[in-house]
Amino acid sequence: MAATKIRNMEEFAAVCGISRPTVSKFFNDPTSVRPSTRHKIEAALEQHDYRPNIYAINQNRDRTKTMGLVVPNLTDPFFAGIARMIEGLILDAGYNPVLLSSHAGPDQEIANLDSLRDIKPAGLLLAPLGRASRAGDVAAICADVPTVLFDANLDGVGEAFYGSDNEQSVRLIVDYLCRSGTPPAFFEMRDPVNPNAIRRRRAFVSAMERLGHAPQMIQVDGTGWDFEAIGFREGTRMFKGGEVPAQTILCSNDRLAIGLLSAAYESGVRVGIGDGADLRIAGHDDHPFARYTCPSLTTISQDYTAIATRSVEAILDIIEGGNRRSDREVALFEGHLIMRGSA
Amino acid sequence: MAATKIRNMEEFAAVCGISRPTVSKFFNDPTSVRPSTRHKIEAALEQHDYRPNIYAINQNRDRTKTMGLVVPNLTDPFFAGIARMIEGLILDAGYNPVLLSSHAGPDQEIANLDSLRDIKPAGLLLAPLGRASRAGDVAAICADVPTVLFDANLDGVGEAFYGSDNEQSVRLIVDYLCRSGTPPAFFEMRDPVNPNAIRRRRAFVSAMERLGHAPQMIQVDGTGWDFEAIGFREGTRMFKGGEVPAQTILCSNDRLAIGLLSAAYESGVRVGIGDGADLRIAGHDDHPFARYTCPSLTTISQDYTAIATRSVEAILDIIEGGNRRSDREVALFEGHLIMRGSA
DNA sequence: AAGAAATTTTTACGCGCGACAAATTATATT
DNA sequence: AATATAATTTGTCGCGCGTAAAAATTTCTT
Repeated sequence: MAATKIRNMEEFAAVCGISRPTVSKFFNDPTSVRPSTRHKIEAALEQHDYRPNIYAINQNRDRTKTMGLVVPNLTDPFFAGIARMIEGLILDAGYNPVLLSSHAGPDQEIANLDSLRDIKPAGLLLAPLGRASRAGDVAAICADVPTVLFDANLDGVGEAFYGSDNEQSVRLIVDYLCRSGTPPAFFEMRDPVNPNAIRRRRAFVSAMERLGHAPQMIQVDGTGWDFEAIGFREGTRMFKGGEVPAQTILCSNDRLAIGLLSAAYESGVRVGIGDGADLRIAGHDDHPFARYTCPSLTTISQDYTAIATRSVEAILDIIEGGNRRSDREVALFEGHLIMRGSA
Repeated sequence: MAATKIRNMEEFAAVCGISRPTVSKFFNDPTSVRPSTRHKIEAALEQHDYRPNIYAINQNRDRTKTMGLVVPNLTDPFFAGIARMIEGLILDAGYNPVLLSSHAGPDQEIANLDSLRDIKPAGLLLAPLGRASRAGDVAAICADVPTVLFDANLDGVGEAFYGSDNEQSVRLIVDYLCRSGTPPAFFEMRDPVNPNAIRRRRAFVSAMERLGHAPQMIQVDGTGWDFEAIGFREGTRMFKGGEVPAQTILCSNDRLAIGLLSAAYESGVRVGIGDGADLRIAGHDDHPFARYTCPSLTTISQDYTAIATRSVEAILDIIEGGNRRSDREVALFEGHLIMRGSA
């Protein structure tokens, strides 16, 4: 490898036999220099593993080549998955993703945005906590940097929002459930923090009314993001109480459904669509484990790919195209019905 | 808020009525300046939201106040959880964690380490992929920065390794299974990438022999990290084939067990410890979802807290205490038996 | 109150790189 | 071969901050 240790671009330019400004140009865009000099630099690069000091590079930049990516909770496989997808797209676009998790905490969310601000990112992709977010503070920080929201909307924050069409997806699964059996009751937390949960509740009511059914709600206590535990605890209470208010239950999300399925199993309630089944359960989101519940969970798969792709496209368009949205763009993508064994 | 926009420390020092070098000292250690001047600065800070340019700060530093944290796969809730715990500990110590996931890819792992090197972190906490890692390249990069490995060991890399005592934990659960029923067969991938999987295999063999049983292995095909799918696919094959080779199965990890449980359910095999049960299944790791499988999964919980705490303590000791380990330290923590319904 | 000790101010330099202008090549066109 | 054009070199500045040394000031001791 290196006989001599290269300390800076000056020294590296020397061993290349090229001037420093030209080397600087090369690192900013290898195609911007003549092929012959490019080869010289690349050859030297293999000998001396020199890398520009990224702090010096960015010191005088207003915006860097990094892209902030904030999700509410990396412990949730849903967000881990979409974060990974978005990371890939950001890399493909030549930016460096910086992924931060808010750990379900509003203060952590602000801290994340704060520390990102220090990094001077080219743009920001933010899946906010939702109702729990300190919306004013979030808005203040995001005002300084091109921002696109996804998954959960926050009024007026960012230049675009991409998420799921809960109205459509809930109607889709309600229609299916009504068509194939008894009308569902809606199992949810009484006071959810996630705006999607609120939308799904409304969507459920209107989908049921549209079909001429009275919307029946099962609203359970519980706070925080430990949805499986809440679903399990409240499901157990419900099943042991003997009063199961419906033969079909649609959960506000898969994680509640996973807990509920577990409670049903332990309570001896047979879930499924077969003859011997007592209860049908469906979810929403197509959680990675939904395939492996017992029985496997009928659910709605959100169009992660579309949300991720569109979000990245938008932020790039704003940054590189200079197309700051005059009016905030909102696009909702349709979910798909995933029919499995539970409903 | 700010009437005037502060552009740099010079201007901020001016509005404080204090000289720039003193302000600089303040930001490096607020207690290093006289209380009266400290109050002046803090008062000004509330008026003008100035923040030092982190690129300028770090430009001349050999090591920064950031700490690299690399895990093999954030999509796996196990790593998401431990990463979160470690992040908290790093923050408490006054460092800035930078979390990267290798996405189960050796090249990504190297890319992560490479990009961390650019950041000049004070230290590095690395959970390597294991056998899939490009060990030579990893070692080369880690040689330049204080490094502590956790979860999976890589010979000679880093100054310390902290993980689970697979020998102990597997013996613990094997003893339990043998004590409470028929001896288990070991369900695993034929050619696992994770070094812990290899250790568990060996531990299973020796634990069984110690009890005078012939160790029976169920080694299935499959590559990659999609363990649930592999467990489900191979479990289904096994159950449908009619030949279930044992009445008790110990899986190499919970994610395989989750897939296997699902396969059993769908194949009509009754899992559990009750009278009507055909099969017992146990896992290893206490996956967040293990509580909610049907039946709930008997497993081993790794001592995440100890691993996380010890890893962070070690890296801090190396960095701040200057105590580079003369001989590489290795500590393994005991697992605990989590008895649930499946075995 | 005088002297000692601690803190702050002043002054000045350097870090590694981006960026610019002017001068000097090297390459492409005719 | 002469000219036009593109690429490179040279030189020079500035970014925002850390840091060091010497001078000035404040605070603490006794």
